[in-house]
Amino acid sequence: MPADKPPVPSVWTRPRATRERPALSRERIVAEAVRLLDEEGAEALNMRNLGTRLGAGATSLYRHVAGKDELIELVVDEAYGEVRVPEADPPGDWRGALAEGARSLRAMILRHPWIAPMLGQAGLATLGPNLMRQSERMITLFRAAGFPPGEADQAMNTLIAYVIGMATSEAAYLSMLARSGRTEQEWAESLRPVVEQAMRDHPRLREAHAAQHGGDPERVREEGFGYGLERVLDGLQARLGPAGGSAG
Amino acid sequence: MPADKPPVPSVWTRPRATRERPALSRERIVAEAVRLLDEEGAEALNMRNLGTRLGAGATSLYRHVAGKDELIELVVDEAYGEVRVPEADPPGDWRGALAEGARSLRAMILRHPWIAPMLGQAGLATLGPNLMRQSERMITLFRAAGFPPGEADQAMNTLIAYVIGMATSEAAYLSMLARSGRTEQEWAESLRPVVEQAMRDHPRLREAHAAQHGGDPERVREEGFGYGLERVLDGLQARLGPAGGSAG
DNA sequence: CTCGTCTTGCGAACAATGTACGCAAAGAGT
DNA sequence: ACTCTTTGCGTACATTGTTCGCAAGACGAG
Repeated sequence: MPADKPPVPSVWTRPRATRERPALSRERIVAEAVRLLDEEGAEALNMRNLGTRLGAGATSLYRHVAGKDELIELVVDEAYGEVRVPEADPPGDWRGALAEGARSLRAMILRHPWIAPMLGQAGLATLGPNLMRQSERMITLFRAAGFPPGEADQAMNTLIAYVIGMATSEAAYLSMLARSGRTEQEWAESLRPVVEQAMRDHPRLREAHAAQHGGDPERVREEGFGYGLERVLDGLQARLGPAGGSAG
Repeated sequence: MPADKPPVPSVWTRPRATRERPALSRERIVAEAVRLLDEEGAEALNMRNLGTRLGAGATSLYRHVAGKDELIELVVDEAYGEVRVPEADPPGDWRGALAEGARSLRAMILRHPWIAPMLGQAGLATLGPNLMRQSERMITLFRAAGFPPGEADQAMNTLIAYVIGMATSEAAYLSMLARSGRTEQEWAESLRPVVEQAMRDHPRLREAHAAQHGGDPERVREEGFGYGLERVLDGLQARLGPAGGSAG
């Protein structure tokens, strides 16, 4: 009994082994970072905040992560892990499989709109395992469709660029909407005079704006994405000649 | 502490009317910000730095710009001002005109790679005058090609999404390269073991990587961009029927 | 010339944030 | 029991966006 340090050494005075929570780990940190970003947005991601949510101090995170930049790379790849690109097992419908993968990628970006600026920062240079896995699956689909090796890579980049460009733009809009705290109706209403003014000298834009005015905005966005997706796939399919790669 | 009034008021003690430089203005601030970003990168853009370059204090900028966020919006639109989308005057070759506009947009993004994360942040919600003007010109080209109003907007978004997605990815790579201070050859060499390891379990990616190994990387990037651009335009042109919109 | 008023610039100061550093506590191996 | 390594963390510092109050011209009115 070391009666000099604690008056009554017992289970209750002992700091519970510091293991009340499953301790810190890179996986827990990244997972909690994603949750923090989803719930509070990109500007709420800072070391102290994240540490607090993990029941730890801010600087403890540096034992598992080199710094914020590396954390962001990990978070981006974690998000890529949610993308579902179909296996090439049923080799019949390569076009449908690619469309599904593209929609899955868009859905992920819209679920995590904070990823939009990070994509422009980390690009595809991340080399994360999840990104690599999705890329491998997608390029396999292109190879199975009949694209030769070099061109399959270009074709994949084309499709991914379209999806990321489109979804990034949507995500930026959604992020701004979320930061404003208003609903999409209120937002559009409050912005109407500005838009009217900006379109005063641009009749073609006004015309296009009016043409799709009336539907539920989310539906409009989805249709716009689907339209472009079909066009991109059309253009790619045309490279495969009249057979269209349907016979593999 | 103005404890030391000039003992002899004369031209030499008087601070030269503060107009040695043409004073501060929103235009000068934005232009200098672009130059700063080009020369020193995104992380060097802060108020004190920018103020110093303008021969002013950091907080003086707030008289002309609401804050850094607004400054970024202005800078992005300033960059959009460099994009050259052809007029619809010669209505013959809509496809060539759109390709030219697309290449001009890509060239702008590669000239200013720091814009990549900002695009994901500001998106197209910026409503800046230059962006509006380029959009108006581009949608005019689509209308002239034969697309009906609503579809012209979707078609334009498709093309822009592709270009932004592709160029953003390239820009992120170039930014990372610039930050590293190394040449592209050195960078690729130093990253080789990592890439090899990452591709160990991904034969299709390795295959594609090997297929385009050997050419000058910039040429490879340009060809990849050109490939996807043609595919996207193919897919869009197919919507116009057999006539291909060549007759307007 | 003098007196408000308005505009512009700016230094000081504050809050938020990323992160280096050194110390302490816990565990592992001998 | 002693030492070495790993992990957590409090302190502290540098950077940066931004606010605030003050001063110095610009300028029209009297």
